[in-house]
Amino acid sequence: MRDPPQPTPFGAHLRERREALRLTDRRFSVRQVAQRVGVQPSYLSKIERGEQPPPSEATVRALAAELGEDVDLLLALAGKVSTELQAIIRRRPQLFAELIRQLDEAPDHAVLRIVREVRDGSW
Amino acid sequence: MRDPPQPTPFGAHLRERREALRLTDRRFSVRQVAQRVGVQPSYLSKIERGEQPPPSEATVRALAAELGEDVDLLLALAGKVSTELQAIIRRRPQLFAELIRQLDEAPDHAVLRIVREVRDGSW
DNA sequence: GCATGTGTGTAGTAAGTAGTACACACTACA
DNA sequence: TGTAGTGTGTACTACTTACTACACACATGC
Repeated sequence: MRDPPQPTPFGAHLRERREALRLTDRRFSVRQVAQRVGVQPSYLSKIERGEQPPPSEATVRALAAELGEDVDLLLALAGKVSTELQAIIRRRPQLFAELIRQLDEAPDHAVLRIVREVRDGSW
Repeated sequence: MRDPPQPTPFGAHLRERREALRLTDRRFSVRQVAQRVGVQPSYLSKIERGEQPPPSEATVRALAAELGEDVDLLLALAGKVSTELQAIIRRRPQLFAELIRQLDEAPDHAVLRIVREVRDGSW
């Protein structure tokens, strides 16, 4: 049995989004998106069908821009975390490590409250 | 001119730490540490001198355990972020992305205050 | 009914990652 | 003075990442 490689969450999401855009704009074919993003159409096709794993961070970013998607969200679907965020963490690794582990169990609204607190400069 | 590959921060730190331990315990030679950590002595030697880039996360973890170092700190020196932390971030990528970017400019004590707040369950 | 566009199959590859295996020369010490 | 331990040089490699190049068969519109 030749296993038909099952779609990855990343690939499925990509295809869904692109097809949606394609309904109202024929510039969103596999070929044209691939060209604008800077990869071969066959490669993009394989990614969308999960025959290839998600591409590099740079390519994910280009895809996010092209499809109007949030970069952090799309990177997450690709199993990655932005190297920019990683750099921030690496500057104070123990501090951020403890914080992130704490927040793993906190509900969304609690994290959001903190984001707002920090943004409003309440320290 | 054959450039003598300059030491990486990771390698330098490793060597310093191991040599310090070696002063009071001869079990901390390159050979013996390498053996306990599960790599070739020549490989560890090259890493310490920066002739090889930092090793895999698994090996960094083994080294941290062996040398009594903080894992997150040593991973940071190796230019990495724990895959465990990355997994936490990927579960709520936009939330964590915004938080981390906000905190990039916050001073240590502000971040620490938040860590304590969260730990004390003040939400 | 023919050019143009579409998705996809096959084959290959350059560069990076994460090491191993073995030998050599030097040192300590008993 | 010889044996055990030390750090390091050389050479090699299996695996993964991140793609490219090209061809094919189908569909669509004018």
